[in-house]
Amino acid sequence: MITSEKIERLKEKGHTPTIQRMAVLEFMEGNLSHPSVEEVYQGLKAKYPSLSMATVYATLELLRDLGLLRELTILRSKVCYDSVIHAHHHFFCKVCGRVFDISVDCAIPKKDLINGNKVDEFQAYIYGTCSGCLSA
Amino acid sequence: MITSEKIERLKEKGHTPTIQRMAVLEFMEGNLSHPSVEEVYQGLKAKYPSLSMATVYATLELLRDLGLLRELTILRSKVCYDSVIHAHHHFFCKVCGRVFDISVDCAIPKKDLINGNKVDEFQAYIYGTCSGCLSA
DNA sequence: CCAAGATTTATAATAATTATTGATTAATAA
DNA sequence: TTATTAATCAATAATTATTATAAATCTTGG
Repeated sequence: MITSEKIERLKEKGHTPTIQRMAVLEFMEGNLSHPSVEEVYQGLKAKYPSLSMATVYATLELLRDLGLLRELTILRSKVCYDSVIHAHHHFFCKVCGRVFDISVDCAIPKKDLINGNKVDEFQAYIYGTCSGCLSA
Repeated sequence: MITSEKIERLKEKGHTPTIQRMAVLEFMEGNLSHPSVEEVYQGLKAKYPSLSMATVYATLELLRDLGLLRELTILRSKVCYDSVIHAHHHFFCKVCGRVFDISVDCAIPKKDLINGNKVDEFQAYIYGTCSGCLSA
């Protein structure tokens, strides 16, 4: 989904496309580094000096609620975000600390029922050592 | 795995089976409620009044590192633990806030390589509404 | 333009986690 | 057993992440 479509989604749901929200969307667009709230804030404050952390928190949560971002709780005490919405999973390298996207077949259905429980979202986290750190 | 085997694992790795560690192990043994650090502490302080949160944190992390407990980061800003080690996944109900064990077939292998990355652990989190809350 | 409501900012408050340090306890060797 | 050393624990302080609040600012429809 490109940014303009995301702006439409915002408007549809009655949220104004403010400069701050556009900035966060643009920052996240195509960003594969799975930034934390702090990292989003740091990445934007040079261009938007008046931006506050509270706004970054609120914006990321709003975008998550609208389904425009995925929220990852891979790490203890540190949430991060992903702009890639389509089904994929995450690999966390215990050595370098990076989060990689990974494609793995998994039979768990999306938006369906499992044992009578309604599934909204599915996240698979794989913890280990990445190929780069293995060879180093 | 029964507690006596877990005690052996502790000793093998050079850690003393202290009263505090035994207390945490016993508390977690067969506990399917996925307690948080705070809940483990609250569950033990009546019997062990001198126990401190720092010890509970350290003990849970040690047991996790030894593979005797699983650490779940299902929730933003709240870690919880599971004494059930064998492969299974977790369902988090957004309505009642409870965490349920769930058995789902998933092709992701354990202790193996994926795309050249070494897999230590795999966690699948399913978010949604549980059957109980659906019918209510 | 003006009013109503939404949003942002700045800051304070809260909650979770981590670090530190001295005291206590356990393990080991004489 | 006792002395020595290392490991562990408890209490507290410090840090970090997150949430709440209230005033200022912006947006939008009339």
